[in-house]
Amino acid sequence: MAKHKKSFCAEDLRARILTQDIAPGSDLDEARLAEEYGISRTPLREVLQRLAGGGFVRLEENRGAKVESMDFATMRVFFQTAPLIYCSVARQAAENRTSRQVADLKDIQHEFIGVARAGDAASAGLLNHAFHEKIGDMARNPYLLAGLRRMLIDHTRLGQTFFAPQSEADKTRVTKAIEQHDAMISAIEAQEPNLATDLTLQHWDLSRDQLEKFVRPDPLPLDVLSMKERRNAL
Amino acid sequence: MAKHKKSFCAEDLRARILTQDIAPGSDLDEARLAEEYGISRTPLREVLQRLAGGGFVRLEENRGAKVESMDFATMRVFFQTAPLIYCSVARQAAENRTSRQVADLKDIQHEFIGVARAGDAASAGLLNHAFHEKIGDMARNPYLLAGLRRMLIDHTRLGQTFFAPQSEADKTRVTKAIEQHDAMISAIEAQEPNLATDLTLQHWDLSRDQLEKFVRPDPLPLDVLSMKERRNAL
DNA sequence: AAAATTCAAATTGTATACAAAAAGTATTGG
DNA sequence: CCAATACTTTTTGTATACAATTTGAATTTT
Repeated sequence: MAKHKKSFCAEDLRARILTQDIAPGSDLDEARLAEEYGISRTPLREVLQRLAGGGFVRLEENRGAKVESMDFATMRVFFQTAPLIYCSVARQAAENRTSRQVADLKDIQHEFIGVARAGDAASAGLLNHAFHEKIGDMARNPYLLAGLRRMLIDHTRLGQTFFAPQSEADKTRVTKAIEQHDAMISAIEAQEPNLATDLTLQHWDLSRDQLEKFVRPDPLPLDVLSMKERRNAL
Repeated sequence: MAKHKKSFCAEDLRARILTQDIAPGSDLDEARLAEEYGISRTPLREVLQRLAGGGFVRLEENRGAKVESMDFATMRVFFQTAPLIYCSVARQAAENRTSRQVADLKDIQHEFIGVARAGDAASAGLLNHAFHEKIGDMARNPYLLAGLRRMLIDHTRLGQTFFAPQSEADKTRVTKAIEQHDAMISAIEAQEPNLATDLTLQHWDLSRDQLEKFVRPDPLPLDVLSMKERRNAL
């Protein structure tokens, strides 16, 4: 029973960090969380250590745990590195996948489609995460997988808005993402590394466009500032 | 004091794993280690959790910690992935390094040369590890760094023989490795990404040749088995 | 004798009490 | 009124006792 509560705690904290229910940079109070999850501080600390090992959390000597933050510098690196890691992983996934893993991936995609169509943004984000992590498993490359996992933490957190469509155009993008996942599954199942790589790159492009729009939104229309005010500002 | 003993424990276990003083696959007994390092089980477990987070150790539910093993499958992946990660990291290190970091790298290299020439294989392996990890820091890429760190664990363990030269040819290889490190430092300091990448690839080739010789040694001379015996063996 | 079961020992996981460190608050002196 | 210092409170780190699980041996059963 206690074992169950501990793994629930770990899973729950992970999900809350990925969905930004707990914001980047937040302090995590041991005593409060232990109380909240009904376990003592010892196992809670072990959960935090593991989350720290996975890059979800940062531990600082004598001053507790903080959710790993996302500064501008790392976001730049994120956009720079994502294609390399995602494509390398996809290629090897197509080469090395087992049929068992393909079945798992299809299950995840099935669930993903359900919640994404229903507009459950948090679940969609987490299942999208699971989808890409599963492809990481398939690649059977612990070195790339380590990098992929770090990348997915930031990607999922940044992309929280992606699956909460506002406009019709947003809904189209979600539909497109679903179709791309299906195509990726087919390529991986058919063991076509080149195709899997291409499709992954397209999928990344879609995600990147959306993310950049969020990170670097369209500038406000200039005329909200009258000429007078602009002159005064100088 | 206790804080000091804990970090010593963490550092020492890390070093013993990297030098194969503790062999891959070994069981780590909590009680024994806690006693050995003069700390209680609680902080020792935290050390193990962290080592697990870094990929040094694998924790299994209710059956303790084992040093991460190296099977044939991952070795294949290792040879496949190393050039990609090392070169990507080197390129970005050349682009992003600070002069402070270059100074640190030179210090490491200086120490490295000392112990390598003295034939202290364990220290040379650890300092070679530190050298490449420092280049990882310089790249300022947490995603690639995560993969690099995993890779270095296996590389350092596999390469334990590298810095324990037997023949004259081995000594030549160590000298060459030292020179390559110097050249890499220069390229990084001069912020020449292409050169840094080329030199890294050459450095990898040297290491790979040595590793492959160790993993797949020259076959024994056939004539140790007489013709009679070979006929009998059939 | 081989397999299964039960019991004992060892090992891992958790809770709690205590120690050490950091953060916050009040008090004192300028 | 501000600044510095001492004191209190809160939070983090460690040790230890206890609970739960696994491992290994001995006994029983087939």
